[in-house]
Amino acid sequence: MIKVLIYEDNQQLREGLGILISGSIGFQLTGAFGNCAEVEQQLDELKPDVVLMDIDMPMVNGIEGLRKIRAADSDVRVLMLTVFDDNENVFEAVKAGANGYLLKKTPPARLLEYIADVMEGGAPMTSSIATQVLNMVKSGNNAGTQDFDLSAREMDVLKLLVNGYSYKMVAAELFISIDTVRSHIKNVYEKLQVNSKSEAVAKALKTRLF
Amino acid sequence: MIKVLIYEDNQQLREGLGILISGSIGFQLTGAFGNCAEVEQQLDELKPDVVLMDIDMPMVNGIEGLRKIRAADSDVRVLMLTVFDDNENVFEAVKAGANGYLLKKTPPARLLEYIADVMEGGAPMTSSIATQVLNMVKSGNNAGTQDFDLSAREMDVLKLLVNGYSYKMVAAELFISIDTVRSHIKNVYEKLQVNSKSEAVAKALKTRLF
DNA sequence: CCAACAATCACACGTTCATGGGATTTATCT
DNA sequence: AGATAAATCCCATGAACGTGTGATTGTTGG
Repeated sequence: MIKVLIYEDNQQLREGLGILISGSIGFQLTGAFGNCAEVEQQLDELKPDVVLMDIDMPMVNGIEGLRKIRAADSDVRVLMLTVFDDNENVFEAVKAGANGYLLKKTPPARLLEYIADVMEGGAPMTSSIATQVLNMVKSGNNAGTQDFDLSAREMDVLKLLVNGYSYKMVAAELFISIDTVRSHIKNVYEKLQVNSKSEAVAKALKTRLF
Repeated sequence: MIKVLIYEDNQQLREGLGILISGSIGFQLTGAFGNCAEVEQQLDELKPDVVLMDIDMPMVNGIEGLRKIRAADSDVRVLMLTVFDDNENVFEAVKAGANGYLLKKTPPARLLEYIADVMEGGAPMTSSIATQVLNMVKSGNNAGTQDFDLSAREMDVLKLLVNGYSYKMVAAELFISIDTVRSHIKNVYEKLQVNSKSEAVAKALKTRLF
């Protein structure tokens, strides 16, 4: 039994979706709202497996809603619904951690398949949207950095480490003693929560710190 | 009328696909081959709209075939077929310019839809594959992959290093002695042209080796 | 069959790193 | 003025790493 929560501002569509979900075996509707201003607590109370989220909603739009969900550290699966296969929204939604992205014109039977799909870890997409995602991959868009609150000097040191410098080389490069380098690095390790040079390098690169 | 060209080494599947295509209205089979050693001239002669390309083929594998197609500056649409939703292949295929990526277990009726889809500029993907593509976008994968010709074992070791393992931990994880780990790492360093763990980690991440 | 390579293990030496203690100076915020 | 944080430096110890020089086994391709 897959528990589904719906956010869709258009009343007719919301009810239509609701009926589709609750009327299908294997699916259960746990709620349907016209806006996602209170996603957090609704998630908490209703504990859905999958959220259907309309992108174009008043007050808090769907992508904001998605961000709130991910910020709440929920691992619920989120399927975005939209009328247009609009480039910017697709990009934003993917970055924000959407699990799938469907056009509203998706036929009901397909929609149910897709919901089941997303439950199993799939990422159903309307193919026109997949096209855009492929282009993103090919042309290399991205962002999403974390902030570890490193001081300027700590950054200097870390950058050099990432470029393969030893402590001694860092010291020479920055005209400071090797003990100062040690000191900075110790602090960096604490802030990044690592305890080796290579872990620090990996974390810096993975989170695109520079 | 959509003209389809098939590359599939398994004879049975090739014939099955051929019958499906030629027996469906709106579709026309222009050819079916067991290898794509001569894609260029076959494309030139047969002028298909869509190519179905198996990834796992002897001689010239599907991705190589795809590259040859793109190198020939053809704008034919290419749908990759594969048994596994294997990460590396998806990435390579996307980079090489595939228009879609399907699992072979896709039911025939769907396959036809997908072919029509790709004709209209869509990028049909099995959803398990779409998941991987989304991850690529999120983690910003892109161009510039180099090949350092690491052995499988060397890859294993390097992956663990990237994840912050010490030599000792790698040895424990792979059930080999720490000296063996050293040995592998020494070879990795030579191939990557580095001489420290953190440089190796940096290079692996920067060149998106995995 | 032989060459080449991959994977495994061993030992030894010196270097680099991680971490634990400190300390001083300067700038900023309250 | 006192607190806080950043940047600098010092010392000492043990663990981790880098490199050299081996050796054995199994697989693969010519």
